[in-house]
Amino acid sequence: MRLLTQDFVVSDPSSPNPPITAHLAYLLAQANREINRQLDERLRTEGVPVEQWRILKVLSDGNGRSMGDLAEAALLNHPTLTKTIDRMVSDSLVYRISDPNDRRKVLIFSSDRGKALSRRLNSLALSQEAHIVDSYGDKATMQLKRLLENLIESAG
Amino acid sequence: MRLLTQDFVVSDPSSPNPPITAHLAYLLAQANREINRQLDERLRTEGVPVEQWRILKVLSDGNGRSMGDLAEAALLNHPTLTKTIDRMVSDSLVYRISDPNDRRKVLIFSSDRGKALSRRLNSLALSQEAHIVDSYGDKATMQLKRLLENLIESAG
DNA sequence: GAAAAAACATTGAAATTTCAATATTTGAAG
DNA sequence: CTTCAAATATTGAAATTTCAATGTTTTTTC
Repeated sequence: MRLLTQDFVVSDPSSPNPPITAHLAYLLAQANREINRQLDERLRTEGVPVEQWRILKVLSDGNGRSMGDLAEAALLNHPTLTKTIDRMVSDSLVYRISDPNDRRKVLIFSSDRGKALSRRLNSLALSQEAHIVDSYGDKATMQLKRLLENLIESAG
Repeated sequence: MRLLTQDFVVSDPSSPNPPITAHLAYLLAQANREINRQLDERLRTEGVPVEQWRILKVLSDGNGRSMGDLAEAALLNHPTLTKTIDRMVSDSLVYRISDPNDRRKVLIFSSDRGKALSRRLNSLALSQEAHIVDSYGDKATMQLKRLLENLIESAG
């Protein structure tokens, strides 16, 4: 008799015990880890961690963002972002300006240097994306993105 | 004219510039972050971080694992695992035994205390999984898992 | 079977992240 | 208009993670 994923429920109804690889949380962590590792490898040529790519990418439209907005968009929590921005300011990639409309806020802008770097990182990120589509398939990639968007929507 | 995801290529062939939310790497990071946050919140009641749940879960079959195998299964890199295991040994959740067949290796086993904790964590993780299925849908969850497995397969 | 290479795990220092607390500014309540 | 609560960002200390180097043991090579 072939074992199916669902069968663990039947075999022990009092306390189901699926393998960790059956957990969505695990599969997401594993996939994220792997894709992130690949991306990091490419960005390494510019000496920039993935987090800074996200920050520069979010700022690449030329608009400033408050720390709060930027933290959410770049998927970092607040104190971590503060310290990452400190480093990026040291590297002249971004700068801070106090928001004139609400002086509690600080707006972050990408410098020219930051924008130039962002363009190079953009190429690297796109080439990785292309590589994924290549090996994983166009259809599957689009389908996966759609499902992830829905999950984020329903979970957020 | 409706804008489609693919259109960014057409609008600027020399340097496509999709928003960061169109990148698979970003969507995976975002989804993982959110699901992880939810899981962490539940495991918090037992005072255990997600990483230790993964370790205990992997060890819950009673077999010992070498540090290398465990690192891969629990999605941690080597030195991080060493130090996490140090903490778990201090908490009497796991113990080390030098592998008699290959003395370069160290086998990690779950203690009784670790197994008991693992059972409680298992309930919490399953209830989270149930919650996801509840709001996101059974069909979509299974489909997403399948796609993630394929991605991991093709990327690994 | 000795020497060299590979596999495995750990260590210490450095970098990063997180937690809890703090400071500042704005909005709300009376 | 003053006080209190909420929102925003930062800070310092502590915890964690990472990087490069090290020490064992096993495997390979000659």
